Order: sequence, then structure tokens, then C-alpha cells
Amino acid sequence: MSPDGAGPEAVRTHRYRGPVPELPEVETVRRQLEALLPGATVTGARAHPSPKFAEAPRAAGHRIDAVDRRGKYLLLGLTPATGTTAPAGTGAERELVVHLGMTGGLHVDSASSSGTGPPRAADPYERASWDLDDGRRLWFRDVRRFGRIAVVPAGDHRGLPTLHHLGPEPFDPELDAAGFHRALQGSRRRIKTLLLSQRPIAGVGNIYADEALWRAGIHPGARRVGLERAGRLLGHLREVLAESLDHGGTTLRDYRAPDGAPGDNQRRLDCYGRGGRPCHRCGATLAARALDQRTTTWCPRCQRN
DNA sequence: ACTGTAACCTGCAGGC
DNA sequence: TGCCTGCAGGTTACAG
Repeated sequence: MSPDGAGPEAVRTHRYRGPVPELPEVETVRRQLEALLPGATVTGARAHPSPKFAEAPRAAGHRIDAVDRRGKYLLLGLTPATGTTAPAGTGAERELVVHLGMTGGLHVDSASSSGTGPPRAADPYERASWDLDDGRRLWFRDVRRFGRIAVVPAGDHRGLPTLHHLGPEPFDPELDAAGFHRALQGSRRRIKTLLLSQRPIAGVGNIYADEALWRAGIHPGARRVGLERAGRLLGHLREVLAESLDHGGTTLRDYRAPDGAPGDNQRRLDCYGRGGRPCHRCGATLAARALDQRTTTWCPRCQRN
């Protein structure tokens, strides 16, 4: 660990550990699942006993009608599948909420893969699975168990505080500099910490927070940001998220090819993980330090407090 | 109501 | 070689 974060001896090499799902990755998953799941009915389910996953079986007996996303949360719309007599819109709809956490992933096994070939060894990191009426299986794998599964009445997110108080989607056309500035002004916390809270804007994680603050020239520890700088930050947040989304298709492994190439996970980053290395803009040595217990990288020259 | 802190969890890297 | 320690991350519970 570096004593002062300055000087060449403070170099910390960034070790890539695999895709941490942030908004672009979650949106990519959503698009893939949207092509696979709607219309399928959940006939059975099981889950790891941890309360983080134990609600998964409550999706059984429901048809998946939609695959939506809010921030980093996947929202699968469910309708009771018991008989066709129930009129639509009776209010019994549920929602399967999935947060991928750090290491979570959703997978769809094709019907054919379950019938032929040798039986697959049980995956020790499987946390929940749902049988579909067409023979396929949807399952959730999460090594570190930072993910979360909930089945709630549609739209009732009281049990998930962050989702309940989630800020606007980054690309919501109604979100503008003035509104973003107002949201930032409502808190005295550090701007970086505030972004990670998901309240001013949804879907921003550690990587994109550092990148956008670097581009905007805003110190991550700032507790006040003016209107103009807030507008610039919003623009840069949209930029980094959109750029990542453009590469999202190559970020994820193909579900159906478990042995497939991991794909190109390289992401061009100017700031995150580059502590001790020269700033791409001014050449100063980037600082890396824990800010509110979250690793934060910034340029002490470009990003003044 | 708000703010800050610890906990959750496990593979991996680095030090000795 | 192998054990031990610390780190990474988003969210939540809890204390002040």
C-alpha cells in the first residue's frame, strides 16, 4: 500500500478480474434475456438458503412476460400461469428482481443440452434455478454471493431500498443538467460517494464514477458542484456508459458456449485502476486512495477540489 | 432525515 | 511449496 499515493513507487498495476456487471453489462444481459424468455412459464424452482436468494422459487407458476431493467437491477415481469380464465390485469402480477452483485450471472440452458450427453456436474456456485415449461432452465451463478434475488408484487420495491429510491436512468431524456444539479445539491456527501449511492442517477459503479469525474475534471471528494460542472459531469457519465454499452456485446461470454472464449474484456480506461501512472491528459501521477472505503483514482492536477 | 462505518463473501495476489 | 493477510466490489444494516 502506498503511504502517500504519490511517486513512481506508488504504482499499482490494475489486475483485471473479469467483468463486474455495471449498467452496460446488465443492459446487455437484459437484451439477451429479452430474446429468450418472454412467453416461457416457470414450472419449478429452487434456491440457495441464504435470504439473498431464497425468494427465487416464488416465481414458480408464473409466465415471464417482460425483461426490464432499472439501474443495475433486472426486472422480469411475471403473470400467473394458472389457467387462462383469469382476466388480464387482475393485479396479481409479480416481479422477479435480480441484482448481479459483483460476480453474478444469468444463464439459459437449452432444452437439448439437458437431454443429451453426459450429465453435467453440479455447479457449486449455482444460487438459484428456474425450470421453464419448454424444457430449458434459467439459472443464477454467483461466486461471491453479493447478488440478490427477490420476488415482489409488481412495482413494490420497498424491500430493496436502493431500488426503491433509485435515481433516473442516465439516458432519460427528462434528466437534464438542472435536475441533476438539484439532485447533487440535496446532499453533503462526497460527489463520488453520492454517485455510487444510485440516488442522483442510476447505474453508476466505481469504474464509471472515476472515469466520468476524471473527464469532467471534478475532484471525487468535492462536496459541492456548480450547475455548469454538474452538466458536464452528466454528459461524461452518459459518454462513458454509452461507450461501454457499445462494447457490451463483446464483454460477455456466450451462454450457450460454456467453453467459449472469454471475449474481449479490455476496456480503455483513463483513470480507474491507474493509480501511480501518468495522467493521460496532463502527465501528473494519478492518486489512488480509499474514499469512504471505496478505492478511488483521480488526477491531483486535473481534478482540483 | 441524514451521514458515515462495518459487514457481507470468496478467489486471488503478494509477502514471507 | 504453502500458509497467512489484505483486497476487491454494491448494497444493506446499523450507529450516531
